[in-house]
Amino acid sequence: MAKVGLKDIAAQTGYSIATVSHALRNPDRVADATRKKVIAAAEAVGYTPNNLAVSLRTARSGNIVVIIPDIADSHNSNIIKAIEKVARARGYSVLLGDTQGSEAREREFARMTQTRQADGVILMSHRLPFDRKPGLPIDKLPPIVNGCEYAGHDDLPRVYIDDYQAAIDATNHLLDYGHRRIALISGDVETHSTRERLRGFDDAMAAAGVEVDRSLQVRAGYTLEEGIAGATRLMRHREPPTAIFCFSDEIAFGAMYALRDMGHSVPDDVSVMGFDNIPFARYITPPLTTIAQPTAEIGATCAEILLDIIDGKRPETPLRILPHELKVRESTRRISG
Amino acid sequence: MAKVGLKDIAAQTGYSIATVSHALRNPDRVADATRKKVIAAAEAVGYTPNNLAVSLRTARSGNIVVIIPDIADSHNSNIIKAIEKVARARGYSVLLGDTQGSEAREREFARMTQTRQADGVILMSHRLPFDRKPGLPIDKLPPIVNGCEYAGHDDLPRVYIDDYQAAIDATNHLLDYGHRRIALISGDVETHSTRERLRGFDDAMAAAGVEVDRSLQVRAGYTLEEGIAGATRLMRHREPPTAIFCFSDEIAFGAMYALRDMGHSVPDDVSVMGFDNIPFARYITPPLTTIAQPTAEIGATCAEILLDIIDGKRPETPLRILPHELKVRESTRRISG
DNA sequence: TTGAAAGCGCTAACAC
DNA sequence: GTGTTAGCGCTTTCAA
Repeated sequence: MAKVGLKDIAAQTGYSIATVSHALRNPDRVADATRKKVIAAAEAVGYTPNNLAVSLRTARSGNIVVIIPDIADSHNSNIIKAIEKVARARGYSVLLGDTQGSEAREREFARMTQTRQADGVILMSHRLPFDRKPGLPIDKLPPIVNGCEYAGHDDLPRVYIDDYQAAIDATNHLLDYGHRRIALISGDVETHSTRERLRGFDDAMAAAGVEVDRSLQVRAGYTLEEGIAGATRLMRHREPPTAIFCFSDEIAFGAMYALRDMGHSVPDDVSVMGFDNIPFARYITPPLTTIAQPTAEIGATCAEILLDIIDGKRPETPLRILPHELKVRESTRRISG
Repeated sequence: MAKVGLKDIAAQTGYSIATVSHALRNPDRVADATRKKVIAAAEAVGYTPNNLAVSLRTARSGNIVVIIPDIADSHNSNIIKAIEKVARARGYSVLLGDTQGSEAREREFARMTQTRQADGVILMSHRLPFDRKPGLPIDKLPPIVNGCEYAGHDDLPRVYIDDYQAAIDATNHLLDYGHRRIALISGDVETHSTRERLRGFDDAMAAAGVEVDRSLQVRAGYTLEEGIAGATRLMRHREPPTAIFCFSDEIAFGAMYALRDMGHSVPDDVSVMGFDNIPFARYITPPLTTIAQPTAEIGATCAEILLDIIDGKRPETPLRILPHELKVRESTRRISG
C-alpha cells in the first residue's frame, strides 16, 4: 500500500521504466508477453500511478472546477450531480467551489486553472472570475463555460434557459388566472437572469394592458429567508397583491411560510408562483406552481461543452438555450376579481 | 496568461531559480532587496506556481475528497459546506465524490489518495472504501475520517451523533404524546446509524411497556420517494398507526405528502416525526417535529480531524459524539387514546 | 520491441 | 545570501 512506482515494477520484471510505462499505457507498442508480465507484476504489487506526476508531465490534471454560489441549494446541487456524472464518464473529477456569492472566492477557484490543478471551469455566476484584456480572444482564456448565467461576454460558451420567455409564461399564467396585482420577489438584479425575468414580467404585463405597480416588487436573494422577509413586507402593503411571483422555489417556500404565518391561505388568499422546480416543489403543501428548469440537462450540457473545449473542440455556437416548462400545480388559483 | 514559471522570473531578475523560489516561499532566507525585486517581477509577469509540480515535489496535493452518497440531499450538502469552509481555511480544496450509494464509486474516489490527487478522505458511508488487511494499523491507511456512520473499524476516527439516544428521544416524544401504534420508516439496515436508531426505538418502546408491531415498520432509503411509498403502505394497514417515525426529514416530507394525498391530516390524523432537521423542516406545512443533527459541526469536526491527521496529529480518541436535539414542532400532536 | 535520456516545474539540501 | 545540484514519478522522443 506504500508508494510503488514504475521503477519498482521495472526492477521486479527486469524491464526498463520506459517499457513498463508503455506496457501499461500503449499496450500495442510492446510485445505481448512483455505486456502480460508487466501487468501481472503491476497488479501483484498494487501499483497505482501517481497522477500528479502524470499530470505534470502531460499538462492535464483531469479535474474541472465548478464555481457555484451555494451547493446546498437544491437547484444547484442537482446541476452539480449532472456535471459530476458526465465528468466522471469522460474521466474527469470535479472540484467543488462553493462561493457564497463572493467574487474573491470565485477568482480563487478560477485560479486553479492557472495552477494546473484544474483543466477548466464551469461558472455559475454572472461575472468572469479573472480579468480579460479587451480584445483577448476567447481561446486564450482558460476553458470555461457559463451555466445559468450570462457573464457579459458574447463569445463565452453558455447554457441556460430563456429566462425572458419563462417569466412571460409565468406571468401569463397568473394573468390568465385573473390576477392583476402581481407582486415580485426577485433575485439579484446584478444578474442577467434576473434582469431577463424582470423584463419578461414587464412585457407580459404590458401586453395584457395591466399596469405594473413597482411598490409591489422586492429584490432579494434566492433564499428561503429572503422569501419570508419579502412576503411579509408585501402583505403589509395597504393594497396587497393577490399573487406573488417568486424568482426561485426557495423564495416561494419562504413566502408560503410567511403567508401562512400571517394567517393568509395559499392559494385562496394569495397565489404563489415559484421558479426552478426543485424536487420538493411538487411535494409541499400546496404543491408549487413553478417554472421547471432542466437541471440535469443544464449540468450535462455544461460539462460536455467544457470537456469538448478542453479537448480542443469549440462549440459552433456559444449559446445553448434549453427548454423550460410551466408546471401548474396548486399554489396558484383562478380568481374572479 | 501563458505559462510563466520560476525560470522566467529568474531570467528576468538575474537570480537563480532557487533564489526566486526562496524569495517567494521563505522570505526570510533571502535579502530584503532581492525579495522585493523578485516579488515585483513575479507580479509583473503574472506568475502563478504550478501546483502540480509543487505537489509532486512536496508529496502533498492540498485536496481532500469527501465521499458522500448524495450531495443533493440537504442534510449532506450542508455538511459538505461546513467541510469546505474549514478545508479552505486550512489551505485545502475539496473534491466531491457523489456515489449514489455505489460501493464501486466509493472505492474509485478513495483511490485518489493513492494516486496522490488527494491527501485524505472524509467518508460518509458505512463501509471502508479499500481493503484493510487484518491487523494493519490505522496509520498505514490513508488519512480518513468516518462521518455520520460507523464503518466497522473501532480505531477509525469518526464523528456522529448518538443515534441510539436520538431515537429514544424521538420515540419518547411520541409516547409522551399518547401514541402507541407507532410506525417506522427506516433507512438502510446495513448502516450502523439505522441499526442504532432501530435499537433505540425498541428500547424506548419496551421501557414504556408498549409492544412493537413489526408489521408497522418499513425499510427504505432516505429519500422522499421512499417516504411516499412507505407511508402509503403503512396507511393501508388494517390497523394503521397514529404516528410515523421517519428516519430522515426527506422521508418525512414524502410521508406527509402521501398522507395528505390519501386524505389524512397531519397531525390531526397521524403524527409525523422526522430526523435530521434540514433547513426546510421548520418551514413546511405543518412544521416538522424532528431530531436536529448539528450538520455544520459534524462537517467542521470531520475536516479538522482529517486535516490534523494529515498533519501528523492523530486524535486522542477516535470517536466524537456530537449533540443532537429534539425539535418539537407541529407535525406531531398529543392524542387522548 | 526495448531502453537511455531528457525533461514537466518546482523544492530543499548543501555548498559557496 | 545565493547558487548548484539532485531529484519527485512519470511520459516521450530518439536510438539501438
